[in-house]
Amino acid sequence: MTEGMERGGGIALWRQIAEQIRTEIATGVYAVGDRLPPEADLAARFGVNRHTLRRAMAALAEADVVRIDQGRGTFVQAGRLSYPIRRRTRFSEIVSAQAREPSGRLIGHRLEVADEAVATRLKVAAGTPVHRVESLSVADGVPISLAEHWIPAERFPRLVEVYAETGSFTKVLEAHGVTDYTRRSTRVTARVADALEGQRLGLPPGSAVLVTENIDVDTAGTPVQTSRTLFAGERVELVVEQGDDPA
Amino acid sequence: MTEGMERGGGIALWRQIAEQIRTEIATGVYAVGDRLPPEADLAARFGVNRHTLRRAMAALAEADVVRIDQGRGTFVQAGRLSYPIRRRTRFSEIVSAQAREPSGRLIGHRLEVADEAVATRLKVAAGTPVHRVESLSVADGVPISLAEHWIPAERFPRLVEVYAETGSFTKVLEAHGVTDYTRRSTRVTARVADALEGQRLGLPPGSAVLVTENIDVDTAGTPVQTSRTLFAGERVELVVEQGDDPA
DNA sequence: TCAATTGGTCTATACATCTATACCACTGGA
DNA sequence: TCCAGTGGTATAGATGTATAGACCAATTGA
Repeated sequence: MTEGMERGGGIALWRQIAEQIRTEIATGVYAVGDRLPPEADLAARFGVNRHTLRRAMAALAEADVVRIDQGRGTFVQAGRLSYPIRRRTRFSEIVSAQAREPSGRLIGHRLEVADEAVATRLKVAAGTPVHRVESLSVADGVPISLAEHWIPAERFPRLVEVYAETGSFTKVLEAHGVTDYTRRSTRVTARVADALEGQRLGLPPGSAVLVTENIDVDTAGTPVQTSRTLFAGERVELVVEQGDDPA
Repeated sequence: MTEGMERGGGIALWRQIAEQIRTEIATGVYAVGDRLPPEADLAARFGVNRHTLRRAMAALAEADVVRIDQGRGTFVQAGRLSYPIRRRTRFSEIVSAQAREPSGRLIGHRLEVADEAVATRLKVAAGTPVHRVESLSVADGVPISLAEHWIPAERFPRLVEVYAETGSFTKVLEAHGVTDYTRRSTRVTARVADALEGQRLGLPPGSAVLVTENIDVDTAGTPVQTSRTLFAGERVELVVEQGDDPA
């Protein structure tokens, strides 16, 4: 075989090939919209039968990484980002799994006191100091979501500096001893973005956004953050997977 | 299935199970020397047939992660030998400190004249007679390293007989009045072992070895030996401790 | 010595993976 | 309109993976 595919090692060739192509897309060997080489060429390159290569392509198409057009070719897809709603939800993992490059940006931060709604969600007394953070999540340079987070200030004093360094909420929580967290609940609605929101998400006026409200809890069940997130409707689809504990 | 094994996903169950158990050993769920649960129990835990579980175990045994004893059980095998690179380096001390049984074996000896490279390292004139000794170091019966040593012949005439008696280079040097020696320098590279080297180290073809070149000096700073040592990559990790005089 | 426990081997079956070959369907351009 | 290039489908066989059940062999302790 032309490339370093491992046979009989317990990992199917089609999966190894799919991983390889995913990586090449993620690292820019093939850009969004590019046509991949014909199946026959790719099969020759990996030293496998065309059926095996097609199995790999089918997996990539299933994950919306590529789009297959009979007679035309196979193209790198830039379709809507599929955003699964699960108990374990990590923006960076979700984006990476779809062969795109995640990043995060802090837009604003203010220390305020929790109003009734936020306090209830965080299970603290109204008036408790909380961080209010606005952040923008980006995939391949395209804004995906705009979020407002509320986080108990006493428990996470170093929020701003860690987020600024890493661009990751997971890292912020880790830095304060929260090794794992899960989503307790998610509510989804939709509306039209206002001017400021549209501008931040890079959307034309009048664009629809998905609005989610959710609560993350640590392993002990204590809320660690609640947030309201706006997703650009034309770039994202939220996927609720049944069979997972809905909580 | 009792655990989160993925079926039909292109990764064989036996491989997923092997990975899982490997992780549990690495994270201390099972310690070195522990007996793993019986195959029937593990098969039940992972929700697979015992044959499948055994395939996973065979892979772990092949990689020396576990040792399988019929009638007794399956035991966590000793991890990689940690080989610190320090000024004072004594194979027997290092191995003993890790509760393993050291031994050494002389493979070959020849009296030859120093070529340019060896002469430079030993600070003698090119053409000076030197012992060239090949030795194998073993811990708990498992080959760890294969070394070529070059030693000035005039200063250490009784090298072969003393080494054959004691299996220790330290003793050889002592017998010639060198009460102490230290390492002056160590260079480390890596490559694939050739057939003979692999056979002597008991490694499968294509295995990686660490290659170190070093010089030992006596208390006066005079080189007493230089050597090139091959370590079995899968059985040893070299540890460079910072803060020590690197020389 | 015996019985329980543990790993080792064998046979048979089902399904997944991979190969080989052939032919069909769609697209775009000559 | 035709044809070269592309993906889509079908069939058959070889090999890898997983299951099921039965029985053998070594170890250990009663």
